[in-house]
Amino acid sequence: MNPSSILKSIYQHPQLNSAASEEIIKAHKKVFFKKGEIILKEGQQSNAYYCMESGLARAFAVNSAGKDITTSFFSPGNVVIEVASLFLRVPTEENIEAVTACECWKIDFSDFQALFEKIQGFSEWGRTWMTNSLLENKLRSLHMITDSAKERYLRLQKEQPLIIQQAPLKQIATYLGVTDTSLSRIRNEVAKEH
Amino acid sequence: MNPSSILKSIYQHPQLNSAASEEIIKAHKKVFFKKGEIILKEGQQSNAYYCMESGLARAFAVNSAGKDITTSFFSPGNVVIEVASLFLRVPTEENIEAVTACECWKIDFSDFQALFEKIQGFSEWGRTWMTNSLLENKLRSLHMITDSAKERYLRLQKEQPLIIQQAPLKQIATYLGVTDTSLSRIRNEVAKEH
DNA sequence: TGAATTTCTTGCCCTATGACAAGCGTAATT
DNA sequence: AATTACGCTTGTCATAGGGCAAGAAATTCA
Repeated sequence: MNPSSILKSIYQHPQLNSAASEEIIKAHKKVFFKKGEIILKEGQQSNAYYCMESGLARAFAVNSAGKDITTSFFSPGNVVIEVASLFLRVPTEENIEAVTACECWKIDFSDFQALFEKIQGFSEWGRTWMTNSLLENKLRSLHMITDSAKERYLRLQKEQPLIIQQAPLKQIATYLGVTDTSLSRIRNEVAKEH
Repeated sequence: MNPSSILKSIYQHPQLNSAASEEIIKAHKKVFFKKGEIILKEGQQSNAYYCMESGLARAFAVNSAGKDITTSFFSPGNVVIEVASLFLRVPTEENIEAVTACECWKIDFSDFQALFEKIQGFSEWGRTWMTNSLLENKLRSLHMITDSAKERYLRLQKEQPLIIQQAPLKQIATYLGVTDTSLSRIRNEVAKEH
């Protein structure tokens, strides 16, 4: 199976030459998930991560009241991963689920770890990836504080329109930190304004 | 100047032996900041990070309305760092400020980078540190969504009492995502309940 | 196809929190 | 001591968004 341009773009980095990124890419295998399929379940230990080729997935946490809160969405070009469980080698407290049918490139932790130590520049690649994740997360917290529900919705619509189109309202609502009722009203209001 | 036990504990990691951590620690120099002093200013590029020995610092972002929002606090044992600017080599969009007088161990990026490539296991140390930061940030977003203002205050009080004691109310308020007025009322209410 | 189930919308009312403004205590400045 | 400044509290009122429940619409399944 040929590696896709998406997979190549994920491993694009100033400190990874083409031989290195090719070797990394070779360690990935194509896998598929059906709509609704659980990719990682709370309590399990994560032993791999996935590069998203097509489809949409989400991570969610279940709070004490049994309510599920979407904590992130994974679109094509994103790395589908539960960082804490994978790198700290502990059971995950989150779930990852395929929102639509997904096509992914899987790499096992043991293969990743071997390449991480072997390949010059792979740790810098990882550091850059982590840095960007951290940045995104910080922005998410910040917007949660400074922006209204409507502003958060509009930002998501602008920056990640595919999520709005593909995920059910309830999942988007918990991701934005509002109830589904409120999001429905916001959506209505936005539609009225054209 | 002798490295402190705090500094040693920061560089404690299964994949760093004592010779390695000692070499890393040697690259740090003691620096002091006065109360209110700016450690990193928006627009600058970060070229170092600091291990907090004593005192309290905070990072804050200034939004378009000119309002400052505390995005994190740094206590003894924490690493005072603006990850995005330091690792992506870009100007920072955040400020870091000493809330009280601070005593820190500084390491320059160039020294860090040289050790990162030289020392076996240092990249795993960094990955673990990043993983924990990411985890903390995700929890912060999650609690912002699931918990009430009062619950967020009580959690901070329980988990980081020094912040409550040392930082002015307004800074804590923006960190928790409430107005200073509301936080004052919450505090009053909590005091009444003993 | 029709029944069952899930998802989304809407109405009504309520509560937590925000906006603004005034007051108060403490500490530094003269 | 009076003055200013700062940080915190409190009052009044306004409002975004939540809780709950009834439908409507869409999807799934038998």
